[in-house]
Amino acid sequence: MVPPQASPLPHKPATQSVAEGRRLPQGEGRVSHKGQQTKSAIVEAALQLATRVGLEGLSIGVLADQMHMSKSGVFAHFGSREELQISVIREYFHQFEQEVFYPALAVPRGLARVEALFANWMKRVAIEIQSGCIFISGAVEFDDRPGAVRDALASSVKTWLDAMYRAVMQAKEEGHLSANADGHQMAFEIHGLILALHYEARFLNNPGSITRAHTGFAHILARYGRAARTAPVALARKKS
Amino acid sequence: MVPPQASPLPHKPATQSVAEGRRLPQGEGRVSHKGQQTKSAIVEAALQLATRVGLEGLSIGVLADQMHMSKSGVFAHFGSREELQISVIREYFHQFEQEVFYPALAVPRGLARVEALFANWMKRVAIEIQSGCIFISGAVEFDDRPGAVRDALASSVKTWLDAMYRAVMQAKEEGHLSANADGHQMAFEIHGLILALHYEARFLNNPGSITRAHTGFAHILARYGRAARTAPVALARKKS
DNA sequence: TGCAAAATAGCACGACCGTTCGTATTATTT
DNA sequence: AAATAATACGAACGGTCGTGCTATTTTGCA
Repeated sequence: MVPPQASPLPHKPATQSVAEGRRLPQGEGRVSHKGQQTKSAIVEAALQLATRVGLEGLSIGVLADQMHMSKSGVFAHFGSREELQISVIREYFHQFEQEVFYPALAVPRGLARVEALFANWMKRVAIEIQSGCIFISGAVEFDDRPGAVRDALASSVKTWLDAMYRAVMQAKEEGHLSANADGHQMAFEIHGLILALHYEARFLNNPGSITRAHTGFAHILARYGRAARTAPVALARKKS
Repeated sequence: MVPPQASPLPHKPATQSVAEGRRLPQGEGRVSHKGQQTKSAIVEAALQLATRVGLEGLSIGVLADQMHMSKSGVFAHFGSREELQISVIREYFHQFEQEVFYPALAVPRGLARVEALFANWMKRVAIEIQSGCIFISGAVEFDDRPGAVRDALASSVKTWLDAMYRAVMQAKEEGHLSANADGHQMAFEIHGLILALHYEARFLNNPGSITRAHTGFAHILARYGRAARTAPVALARKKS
């Protein structure tokens, strides 16, 4: 029904990403102010740092050294560590949108789009095996620490999982999936594959994890495919 | 083939768990020494703390307050924070063995044991939704921080995952699962379910996550069940 | 070119961290 | 009961952390 859409945290561009050398629209004023440039440069470095040490491990001092700035210089841009962390989350979500979400919108809705979402996701994860994913580490760090950071994190993740859910439901409407396929269940299982991939590849160094995630996805699609069948009850869970 | 077995870190009993009031074999000496009692009491409190704040968040000062002891008094039992963390991991693994692993050995090998392992696991996770699981939080905290803690963690997890793998392979031998079922793939998918459950129930507060994990497990069993079929290729992953 | 405003640096603070060390207090053994 | 070893304490050290101030520099615009 509703086309998938994202952006609960509107990315509030400190400025356009300087690193990518995007030229600023200098024709009509209101730009740059240079402070914004360094701010987004800081956020970029902070994100890169946070993917390795987590949002909790993110330290202003370390970040300042890395930026060749003073601690207070970095600090002034955010006013608090929390704001820095939230900025990092926004930036991460933004990248996620660009690399995973939007490209999949170019693919026709239905099964193809679901597959595109997963494929793009896997493409990112393949990189994150080296660097880490703050949606995963953040969930662990903030799972019982209420506050603005947790809220920003949860909202981002929910938005993304919901996008996957909607894509699945569209595939159902298009007749690409079984009429009684449970979209939430399916999204849950797919999410599990990504988490297992992170865990086993990044922490346990198990080779072949990427292949297993792909295979698992194929299994899920097969189960919920047009030729739907309910689970052979005999084998399914016994008493409870 | 080989019966599943665990214990890579032999739990080195500081003393028998005092909390459970187990009387000590005082007939022939070599026991108690009172220091060991408090040590295991500390470990117990530390574990409880670590499940909430993580192994990294574990602080000797906080722990000391909670034990009504001085920092140095607590510290002396371990000699280093690292050793404290490792002791916690050992204790956690020990509990895992007792609650999940050993009871499943009482069930006849084959599909029943696989189901028992999963059921016991789920029983624990239901509790951990409130408190947290250090095998999950630890993986995130130490995924690129080499050292003894990471090693202890990884070894524990691998032992457990391997036990699940062996149980699956036995079920295959018993003819309870399809002859071409991939045990590693199956363990991977099951692991994913547990991880998704933790993530969605504990962090996102999604209700119904427990049911979804159970359903997912039924799906996996159905797929690898005796009436094996390979995935309908048309639906499976497209190009790569 | 000059001037206000924005950006950065410098410094100090209080809090917490793991760890060390000398000493006092208990337990256990002789 | 005395001797000895095991435990626990308290204070202190060096370090890092986030944050608050006040100067100084840099920047953008009239």
